[in-house]
Amino acid sequence: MVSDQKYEEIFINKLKSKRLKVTEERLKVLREVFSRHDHFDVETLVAKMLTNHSGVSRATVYRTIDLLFEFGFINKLALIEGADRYEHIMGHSSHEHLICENCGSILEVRIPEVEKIQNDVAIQNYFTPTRRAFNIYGICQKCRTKK
Amino acid sequence: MVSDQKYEEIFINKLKSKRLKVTEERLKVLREVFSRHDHFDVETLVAKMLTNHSGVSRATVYRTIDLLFEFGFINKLALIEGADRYEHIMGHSSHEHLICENCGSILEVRIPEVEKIQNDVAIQNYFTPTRRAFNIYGICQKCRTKK
DNA sequence: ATTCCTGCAAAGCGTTTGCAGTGGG
DNA sequence: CCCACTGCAAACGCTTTGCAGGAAT
Repeated sequence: MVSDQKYEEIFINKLKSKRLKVTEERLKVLREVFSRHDHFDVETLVAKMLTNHSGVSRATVYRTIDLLFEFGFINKLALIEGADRYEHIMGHSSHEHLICENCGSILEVRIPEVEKIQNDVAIQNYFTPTRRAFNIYGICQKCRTKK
Repeated sequence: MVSDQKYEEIFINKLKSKRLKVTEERLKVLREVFSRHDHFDVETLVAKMLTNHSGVSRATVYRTIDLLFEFGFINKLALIEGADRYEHIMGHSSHEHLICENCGSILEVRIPEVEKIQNDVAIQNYFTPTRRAFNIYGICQKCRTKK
């Protein structure tokens, strides 16, 4: 298992390799992020860093979070860009989505096992499910062949 | 398979049973939603209905979409409320989330089969996955027993 | 007659951006 | 010495809301 320290090193190397600057602000955001073990939103971080007198501004926190996400240091719990997206359910059995990060296209796929998995997991955790979202993000065939 | 017509009836009955009013505006939004077969956002609907001269306002479209979602006529592609939520990846193998719609708590669960499913589906669809989000929404044990 | 619904415009909230000054490479 | 980075505040995009008039029951 990789330690906190280690991540700081990796982060610094990543910045250097991209010719980005290693600033105290970026390191402070990194440390704050890795000190948390919950599913945080950016405003929570901002609030913490302001009361901390860490001297890191809202804008920098947002910019650094984007960076950490690009670098793969953090995950987003749900990653549809922009506005909420909907679909009607008429004649639509439940299904999963393949979402292209390049062109934004959405392919629907049906994975029958998922229903069972959802139910099994719910039972094991005393959870009553009402719905789910299973989205796989990546690059679609069209975008891959174009490059 | 249930037809368009049928959904209009079901919608009307649902409204009546909740003592909500059956208005032309609501029906227009319903029809517009069911006429689409893509993953739309609300502004797209609004734009369409304004150029249509359907006379339905932005506010009513948003309000009706909420209603349709509550009634289960439409799905949201990703349904985390409010701001984007993140988690760091330190010592965190990939995992799924059980999200309580009542108290907002998030439970992490590890479902090993999901990795394989993701890869199989990707291969079948010539898709190169980079990440995924598998969220199950419902009511957690605490909230269920409290009621 | 009552209540719910509507359109409008303003406000709300999370996030992004232009700018001028600052500091790391 | 450059160019990237920062803080600030204003702008942004999507969504919600208060209000006063209007329509459904």
